[in-house]
Amino acid sequence: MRRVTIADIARAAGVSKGSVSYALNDKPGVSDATRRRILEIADELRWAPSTAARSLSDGRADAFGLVIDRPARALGLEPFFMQLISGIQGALSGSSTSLMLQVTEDTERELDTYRMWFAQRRVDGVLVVDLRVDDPRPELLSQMGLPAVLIGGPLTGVSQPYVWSDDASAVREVVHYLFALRHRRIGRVAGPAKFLHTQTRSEAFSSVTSELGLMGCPTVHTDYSDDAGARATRRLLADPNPPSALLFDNDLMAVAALGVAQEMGISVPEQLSVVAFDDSPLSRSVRPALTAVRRDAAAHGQRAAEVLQRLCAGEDPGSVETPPAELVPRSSTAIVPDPAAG
Amino acid sequence: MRRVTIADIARAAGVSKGSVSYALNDKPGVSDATRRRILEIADELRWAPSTAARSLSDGRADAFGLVIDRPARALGLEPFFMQLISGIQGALSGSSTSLMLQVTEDTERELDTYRMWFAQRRVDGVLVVDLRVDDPRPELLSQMGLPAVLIGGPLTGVSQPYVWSDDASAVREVVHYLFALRHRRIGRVAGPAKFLHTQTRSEAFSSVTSELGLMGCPTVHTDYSDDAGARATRRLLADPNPPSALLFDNDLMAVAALGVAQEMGISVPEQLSVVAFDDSPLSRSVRPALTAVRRDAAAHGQRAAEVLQRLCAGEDPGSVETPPAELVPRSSTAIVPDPAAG
DNA sequence: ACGCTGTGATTAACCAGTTAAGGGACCTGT
DNA sequence: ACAGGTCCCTTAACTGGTTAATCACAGCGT
Repeated sequence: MRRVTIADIARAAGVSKGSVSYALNDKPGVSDATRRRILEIADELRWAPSTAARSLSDGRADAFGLVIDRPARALGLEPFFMQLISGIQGALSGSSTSLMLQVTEDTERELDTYRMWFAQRRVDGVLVVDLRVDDPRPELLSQMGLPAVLIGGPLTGVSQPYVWSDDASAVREVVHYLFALRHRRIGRVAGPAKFLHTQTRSEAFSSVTSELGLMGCPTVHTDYSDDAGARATRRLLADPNPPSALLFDNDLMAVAALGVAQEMGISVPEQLSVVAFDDSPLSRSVRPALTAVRRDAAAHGQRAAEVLQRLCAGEDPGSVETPPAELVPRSSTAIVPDPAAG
Repeated sequence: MRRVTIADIARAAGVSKGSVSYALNDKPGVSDATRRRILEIADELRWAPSTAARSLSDGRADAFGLVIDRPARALGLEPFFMQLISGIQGALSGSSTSLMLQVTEDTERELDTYRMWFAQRRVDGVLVVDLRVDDPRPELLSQMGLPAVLIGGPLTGVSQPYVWSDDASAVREVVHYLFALRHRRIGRVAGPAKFLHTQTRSEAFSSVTSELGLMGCPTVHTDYSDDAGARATRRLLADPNPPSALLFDNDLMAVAALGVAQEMGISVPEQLSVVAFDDSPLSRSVRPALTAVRRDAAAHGQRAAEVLQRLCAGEDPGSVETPPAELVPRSSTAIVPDPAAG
């Protein structure tokens, strides 16, 4: 099955390649009658433009890139990325833009991927996730002149637009909620400190706990894995004066924590309240069902892709804030018995 | 930052474009001295080939395609796909081949994607997952002449190579294991009947149970969601003569089943044994930890990508069988008390 | 001196589009 | 009748590579 080119259409229509191109691109230079005839023939022959040829002549690659720099093992258990990807696809369906995906094992490889994509003209722009403290990527991309949209924020000192939701206020909401349930010692099991969103949440956590006058509210960093979550939970609960509530940065660690609590004879939610970030179906399936902070990763991906589309079209889209994460209370949180009534 | 082309290199080296091309592609036609000089200059100027130009002239797109036709919501909670993807990347790293990813909402859109990718010459070949009963894709791809590797099998009557692991024997192993634990009524909560791997497992399940003389071992089909898994579990356990063991087609449903058992006052593993397919970290995090059938999705992806590479290179790679899934016993399965000893 | 061979280079066509420039045909105004 | 302007279309250059064909030239045998 030889692929159809505009030369085939031109021959069939009895016109030149140029006219076919004008007709297919809705540009002036052909009569309506000819245009209609050409479009009809193109349709009949099932023509589709060769991305390579188009890309070569106008420089556009008709593709966006997404690099995920996380350990391969960890990817499967982070619903976030797949949700994000399907959101991106949602924004891209309709346009002829495709998504190139790359999973790398370290930052240097990620930077190499950007350089390669740029040099090979493979993508028109990229979406950057997992922003880090002192992240080299915005600067590199800006130097290269490769359009990018950063996912996360809010950011200062970057030239790219970013798409973010207010994690800080979500953390504040959770802590206020736990405070209202009379919790006074709250622990936090966070992701890696290198991530900006971890830092944002950590800062919000420490500022809101001190605003509320809460003492000894520790944050422990992990790599998001169930093992690390379990270890952190054990450490926190082994304290002579252990927290009565724990806030986790993903739901897998929260599930692992339920297991640790059981193994230590601590009942949830009677003796320990648990809250998870990144509400996935998992949260409602485990027992007790997890109170969770739900982010809409798909909406995030969609907005980011839309912003990148506008950026590549030469507009100045500006940054976008998506609705903040919302707290979904379930059975893993409960009120602390009133000591006065005890 | 204007991108460097071979014309720039040619000018700098004082030779023609052709010589530069020969030198860069390690083809005869240039002297060693010239070749070295050209390579040096290319390196210095940070040249990288334009995929568009190369693709246009030699017809290769330097990209593989993967379409996932599952509801967007469901994707996040299936670790399988992300694992598969990282396996594919593993095989592709080193080559300059990229991965194009598309998530579609229905089969017709998936077929459209293949047609578009082919017509636009965007991919050199595709990986096909979630093979279905009467799957139209192998035939369509074969007609189009778009190289493809099917993930799943074993298959008959298809022209493409496939990469598979023996799900049937994994199911047989599980049932024999449960039989050895004195289980005589085993229920199965499966994925959608339309998938070939579901059918393979179902056939293996019904044949092994009847070989062992087990009566009334029902299979219930679901959409893999936690909700559907819970509903199926409720239905099976509400039977007057309920199964003493349940086998699930993914781990999310098995987790949901643990919740249902708890809600119905049935203790796991004392009164009910639970086995899950697709061992993810989740399985070991929940309590009781799930006995699971572990498949290596990443290895699957890697082998499939390797086969596709060879296929695109004009070889006839043949199909590949990956090591069968292995049973990982944990705490969700136990022996049924001996009625004679009761 | 002559033809032959092999090496190392150049030339130019080609891939499938886009697009600036050019050229008839036709209409209009003076 | 003729200059000027539209409209519609063609021509050809261009994008950045690959590659078949060609060519210049040195080395060599007779």
